[in-house]
Amino acid sequence: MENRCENCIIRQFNSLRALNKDDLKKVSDSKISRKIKKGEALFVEGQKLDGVFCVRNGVSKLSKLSANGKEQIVKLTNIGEIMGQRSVIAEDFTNLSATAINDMEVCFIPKEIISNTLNTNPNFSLEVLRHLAHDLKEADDVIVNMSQKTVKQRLAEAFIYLKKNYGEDENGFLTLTLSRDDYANIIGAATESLIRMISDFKKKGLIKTEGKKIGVVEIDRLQELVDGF
Amino acid sequence: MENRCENCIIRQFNSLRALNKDDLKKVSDSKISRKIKKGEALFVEGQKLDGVFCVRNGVSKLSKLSANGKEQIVKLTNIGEIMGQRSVIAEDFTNLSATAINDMEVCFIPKEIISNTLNTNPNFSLEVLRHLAHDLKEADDVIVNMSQKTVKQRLAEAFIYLKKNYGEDENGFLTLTLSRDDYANIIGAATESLIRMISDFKKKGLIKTEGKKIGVVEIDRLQELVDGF
DNA sequence: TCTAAAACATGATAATTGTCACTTTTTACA
DNA sequence: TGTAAAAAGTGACAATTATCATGTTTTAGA
Repeated sequence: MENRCENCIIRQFNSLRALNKDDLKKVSDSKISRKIKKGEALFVEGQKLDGVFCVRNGVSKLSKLSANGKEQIVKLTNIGEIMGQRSVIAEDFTNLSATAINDMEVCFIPKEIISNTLNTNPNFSLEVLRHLAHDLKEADDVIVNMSQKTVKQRLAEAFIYLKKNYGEDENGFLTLTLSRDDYANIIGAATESLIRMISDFKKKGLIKTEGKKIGVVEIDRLQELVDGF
Repeated sequence: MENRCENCIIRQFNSLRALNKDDLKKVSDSKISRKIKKGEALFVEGQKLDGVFCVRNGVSKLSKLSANGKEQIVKLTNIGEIMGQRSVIAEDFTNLSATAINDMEVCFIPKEIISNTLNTNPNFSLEVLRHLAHDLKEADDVIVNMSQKTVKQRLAEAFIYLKKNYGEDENGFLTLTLSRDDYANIIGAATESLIRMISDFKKKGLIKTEGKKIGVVEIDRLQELVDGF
């Protein structure tokens, strides 16, 4: 009984906060906890989802394959986030794949519970609306960044984002460790270009590396880069 | 009395279709019709909106200025679309500017009416959710296109989109006439590059031009370009 | 712990796209 | 309807970024 939604603080960070005791009980009774290993997929592009995932722990990437076989990472998830909302709401196939970047714990909530609650609890609908609205705004920002910023600026921005969003360890390395490939797919560049740029940033003292780990050294200078010197 | 929402077919294309007679009356009583001239702004980035706009006629661009002063067009609106939903729902500043591309007729609906209806009519909330979900999916697609496709491919895609979405006149020219600048800002390229590419497409017989007007000649070959030959 | 596969890295080169400077054409409106 | 401003267009060139080839290091798992 330890894993009841009623006792889960995570829900304060997502739309489930709008649920009353009754609704919450229903969700809790029907949810299924799952562990996802690093590299495993939660769902893939084009799939029908019969529920949403609530992220208790770990980080996943939401990505899309383009015709030429390249992956574009559209978003990294945060703890507390609900995944799969869009396609459950639109009763649509998923437009993105979700893959665990590190080991994850998620709760799966069947779509019937979600739609029922949407139909009966206007507060919940409003919360979901707000979250979608937020996602949409962020997506717009990504569009602008992709088309108006150079690869170098996008990389600098990514480091700042990763530091602010996921933090760093006691030695100043980013908590979230990404492969070079993932970095390349976030900023939309060739892996080789990305690697060169990391070397460059390191040479300039903006970041430090230790194997896969990367640490932000001069966040202000990175920000200057983003703003265009 | 001719301009009552009750008699407006446009609403079948947007979330207002979920309104019952009562709700619709309230909307209709409080809405204000407005004409917007080509080039005029409906709202600008960073503004607080106290309502949404329902597009009766004309097309507008939703765009964002980047730090370097360049404009990125994120979306073109369609007839029937509701604009400003996101920021009214999130009770947030607009993240985009809306500018009329040709003369427009819009209805302004005060935000109180919208929020009230959201609070009381779950069907309306669901409809709005579906529309936001759709917008979000489209935004994801744009992100992938921006980062994975070449400027040439994005231009080819834009022509196909404009033809399918806004149609063409009796002479085979696109109904929606955009400036070269707007084209450049849609596909995220320098205006000069865009102009060169248009010349190139024309030389290859893919499109035809007559002043500002552009006509799609070989849609299949444009599609081949998009798909990567 | 050995080994193949995956990830990381670097050089050389090419393709794409942007920038700057300028001319020509079109458009708006005084 | 004349004219200034805006938009369209072109050339030369530079910067950015991708591609290909190849070598090195790291990692996972038999």
